[in-house]
Amino acid sequence: MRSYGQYCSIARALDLVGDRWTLLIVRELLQRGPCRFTDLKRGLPGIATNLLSTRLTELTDAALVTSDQARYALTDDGRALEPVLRALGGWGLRYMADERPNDELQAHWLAYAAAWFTADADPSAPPAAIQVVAGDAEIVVMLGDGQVRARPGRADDPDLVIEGRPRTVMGLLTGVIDLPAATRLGIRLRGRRELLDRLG
Amino acid sequence: MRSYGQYCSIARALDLVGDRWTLLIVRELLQRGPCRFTDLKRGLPGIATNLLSTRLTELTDAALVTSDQARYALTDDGRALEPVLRALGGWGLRYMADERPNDELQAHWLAYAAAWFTADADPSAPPAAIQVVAGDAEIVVMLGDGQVRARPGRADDPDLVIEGRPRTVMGLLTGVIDLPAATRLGIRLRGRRELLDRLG
DNA sequence: CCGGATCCCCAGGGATACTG
DNA sequence: CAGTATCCCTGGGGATCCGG
Repeated sequence: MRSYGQYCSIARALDLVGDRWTLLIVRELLQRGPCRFTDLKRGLPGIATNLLSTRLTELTDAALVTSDQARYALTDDGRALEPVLRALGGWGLRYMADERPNDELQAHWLAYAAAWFTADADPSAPPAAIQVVAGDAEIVVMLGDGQVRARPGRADDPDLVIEGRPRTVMGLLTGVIDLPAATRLGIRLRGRRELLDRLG
Repeated sequence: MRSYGQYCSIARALDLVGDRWTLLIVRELLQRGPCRFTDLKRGLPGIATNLLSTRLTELTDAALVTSDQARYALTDDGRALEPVLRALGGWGLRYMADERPNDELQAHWLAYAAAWFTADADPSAPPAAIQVVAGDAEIVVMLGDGQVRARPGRADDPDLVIEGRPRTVMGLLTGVIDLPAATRLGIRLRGRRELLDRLG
């Protein structure tokens, strides 16, 4: 990328990660951990292979990514971008209620959203598991020790099951939509609904 | 900008503000408050006038900016990007020690850096003023009430004067460089040096 | 001088085919 | 699987022009 030529830390950050696709590649590496070219490509629907290749060498040259036998991983400087992605994703939540039927949804995106943008409002309460189903995307949200963890997949015996359309589920989880509204939008709950209040 | 087509709040955020120059325009509007086309252009050296014009209409269409009689201002959604710029600028600080002689420096960039990336470590101490001089850029940093404020310009009777090259001054202010190193790099101090410790 | 609009040119991005 | 190579096209950079 062409430098902005400004002695400003925002401009310098954008010199490094302001190119198209770059921050999304960092997102994938943050969520998945070290992974291969093809894994990245699958997690970035729409990217051209030459672009992914170019970006990875740029990120490697900038010392934000290392590659070892075709496995790419973030360096400490690269991992330090997490607060940036959190801030950006937190800001973007307000637009997740829009309908865009053609948008792709991958389960691990839903997982990081649940983990990053919710909190356990009752840290002393016993652990609990919530099964979330939004179309093809299924994740398990685990509450406990004041932490919210999430992973793609199914739980054996969840305390609560939330099922509905992606935007409704996302809105309910992140608090953008309240329960009555979510119900009107067709969400289905089975189990201990009070766990929703615990997701502060 | 072409949409990433992903149901992910980071991707949706980048759909809106991921284009070249867009976040820097938001930076200018955040720091300066409402201003005119020409003010923005001066604060964004290197931008083409047609691009600035295009970006402003895009931002207006996205309801992040309003324009009223040729004065542009952020909306609430636009102002909500401040944490994103803080995170990005905070991350970028680590690259500010690089020499890039051709980079432009404007005083208000130094001012927001001082205000955003430092803190008053001794909130109960009486107010104090630091005059910072880095090349042509002169700012006043004001400590008091646990806040750090900064503005371009000169102070009448500063408690401390810091003078040096931009990267040295920036590094010292933000704590990336310590005082002995800054001294070796030619920084000049006059007045109450202990105020530097107060900039936690 | 301010606030753009227009034009031309080139670099960067997108889609696909191909190779070790 | 892990990329390169190629072609095409859009979007950005830079200069100039124009109405108020």
